[in-house]
Amino acid sequence: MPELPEVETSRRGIEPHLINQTITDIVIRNGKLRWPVDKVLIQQAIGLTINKISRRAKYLLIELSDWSIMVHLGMSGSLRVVPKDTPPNKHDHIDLVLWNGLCLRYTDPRRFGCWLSSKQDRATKLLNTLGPEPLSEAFNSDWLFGQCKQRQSPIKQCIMNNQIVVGVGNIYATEALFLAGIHPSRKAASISKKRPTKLTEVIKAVIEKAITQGGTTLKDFTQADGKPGYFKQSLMVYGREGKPCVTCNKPLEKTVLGQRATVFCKYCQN
DNA sequence: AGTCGCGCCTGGCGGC
DNA sequence: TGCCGCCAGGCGCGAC
Repeated sequence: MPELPEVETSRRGIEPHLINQTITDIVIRNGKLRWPVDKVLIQQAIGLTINKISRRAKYLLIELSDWSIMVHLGMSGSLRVVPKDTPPNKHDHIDLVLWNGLCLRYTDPRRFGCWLSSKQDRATKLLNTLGPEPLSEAFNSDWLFGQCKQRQSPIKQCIMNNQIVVGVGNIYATEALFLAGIHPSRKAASISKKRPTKLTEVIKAVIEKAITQGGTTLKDFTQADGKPGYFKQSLMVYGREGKPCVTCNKPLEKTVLGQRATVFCKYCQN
């Protein structure tokens, strides 16, 4: 489900309830996630206090004094803060129970997400291979052009590549390419020098706007308070194949790139 | 080193 | 109503 704006929306929603709270229990109902949850390592957080909730790429970091719990929401995961006695539903796999009577509840029907301890080698390896944050200075047109100029793959694959820029998934990649007027199948190496400027601008803009609107709810994404995100109404192309282009009114087309649905306007994007 | 395609899962939807 | 195939917001990994 979540791309960076949805993860950031979750972070902002849960942090006020969690900060400075002591963890009194961690209930793992189903630890068969993307990687098996290391119960022993994760439950070492019981009795510790949460200093802050931060985010790197699409990972949420529940920061304790010496280490963190690293949570990824995968395709269908979400986090909500509920009273600790709320009966769990079928896909509520993990509860982080807090001293204040609330609990952070992790729901993930498809179980593509993960809960790792920052002490696990896998966790450090995952974090170490990430490229720049899209909203950071480090992600700029020089960087993007440098990354593109040798690559034969379609530009869409590049902006979805975590080593080039993190957090841009299928929705926002599709939207950004429309806004930049670049055809998603265009070979990255054929991008002329000034187009990365436009592309970095629109990636930043689309991510920022989606964050202010609480992310995109397609099906079941909810903010921490259970409300949907409102960016869906701003989508220009994603999920609109066959419908008129908002610019030229001709029908939008669909193709598949890297096994992901890709919608574009063949007249406005080249 | 870059690129490709697989597979991890469940659920919802459209077609028959 | 029921079954079946297809599709879905991610992403690491092994194979070339």
